[in-house]
Amino acid sequence: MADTTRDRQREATRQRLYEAALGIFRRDGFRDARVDDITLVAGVSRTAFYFHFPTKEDVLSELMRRTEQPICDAVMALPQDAELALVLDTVTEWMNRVWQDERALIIDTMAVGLRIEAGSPQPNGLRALLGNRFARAAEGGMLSLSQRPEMLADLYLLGCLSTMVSWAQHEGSSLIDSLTAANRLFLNGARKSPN
Amino acid sequence: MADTTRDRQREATRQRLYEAALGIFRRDGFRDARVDDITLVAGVSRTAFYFHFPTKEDVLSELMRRTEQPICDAVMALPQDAELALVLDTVTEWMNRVWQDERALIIDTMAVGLRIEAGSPQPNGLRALLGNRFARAAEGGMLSLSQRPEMLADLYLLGCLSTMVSWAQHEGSSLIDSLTAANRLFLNGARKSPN
DNA sequence: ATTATCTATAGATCTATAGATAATGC
DNA sequence: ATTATCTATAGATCTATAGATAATGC
Repeated sequence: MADTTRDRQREATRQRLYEAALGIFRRDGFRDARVDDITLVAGVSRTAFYFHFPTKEDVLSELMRRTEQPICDAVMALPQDAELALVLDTVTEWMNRVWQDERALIIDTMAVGLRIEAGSPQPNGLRALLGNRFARAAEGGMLSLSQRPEMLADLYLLGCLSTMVSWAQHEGSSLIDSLTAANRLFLNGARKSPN
Repeated sequence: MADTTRDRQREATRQRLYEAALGIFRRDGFRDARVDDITLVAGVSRTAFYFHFPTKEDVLSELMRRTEQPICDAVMALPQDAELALVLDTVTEWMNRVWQDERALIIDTMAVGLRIEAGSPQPNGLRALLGNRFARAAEGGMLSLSQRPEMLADLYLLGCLSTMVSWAQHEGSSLIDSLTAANRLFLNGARKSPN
């Protein structure tokens, strides 16, 4: 399990392919991107791509995972009893940071994300983290749990996804404003109402 | 523009291809579906498929449009001053009707829908219809318009989409219950609050 | 010697387009 | 005669896999 020459070589190649692929995706669009162009940039043979990534979609799947990581870290850094509003604002602040300059890849990444997460939900991903936070907030009486907490987490995260997709097509508005508005709408809607 | 023999022939072929494609998608999954298998079932040559549908995705795009139509009709049948809650319940009732028995195709259809609608929003589609309803509700003081009405319509519809995707993976619960819960959450969140 | 990483190659599948056929409109 | 629909074919791109090379562990 040591970090051998071979390990470093493999990761270096993989990283080159990863970056080359994102570059070609940005240039040609995900759909029209050719694996030949990717491997040309990365300086490896065509089939080396498939050794590292079963399909083009797996590159976006990795982008999804990589961008999710700092968000998970930020949420985990919050105290367990943090206000739910703070948790959600933290999530959106990081989403904004990660995605605001990646407009061209948002829709395809989200579309791929739909399928990937659908197939194999990450046990320690953002969904699970938020599910826990929602469950705690419900215990504390801050949240009306009309659905199972994991499903509410899905609804919230896919709502963020929706907001980003919607933002990606409507020019003009800033992403963080849209995400914040979606947060308020969600919190307002999910909050335990007085009546 | 008469309904000529040629027109009927073309539409018949197109319809056979459409149904054959959905059948193969259900059997093999969208991704692994082969055009050869589709045209074999439809009884036409391989390239006839591409004459009618530029890509496999266009079949799902058509499914999206076809399923949207009855929902639009149902909404348009409501009086202009109908309660927003009634409008949204009508939407979800029809979504449930259309999609509850099509679980296998939901995620891919929605993923395609993301890209299609992103590219060319339908002027008379559900988005536009709901945008109008939201704008009217805001005029009537029933809705707090934190965002432009079209964007709110996006957020709502993509929320429905999210709910269906989430439902498609969590076995057990009924679709209409999930959609109704999402409706309440949205309405509760978007309603003009007393404070 | 064995294994992991990458390359070369063959076959499968898709995409672009030239061509055939039959319906259409003049 | 012209055009729309569909077929046949060629070339592009992807996918599966056999093989080469060099690092690894014994």
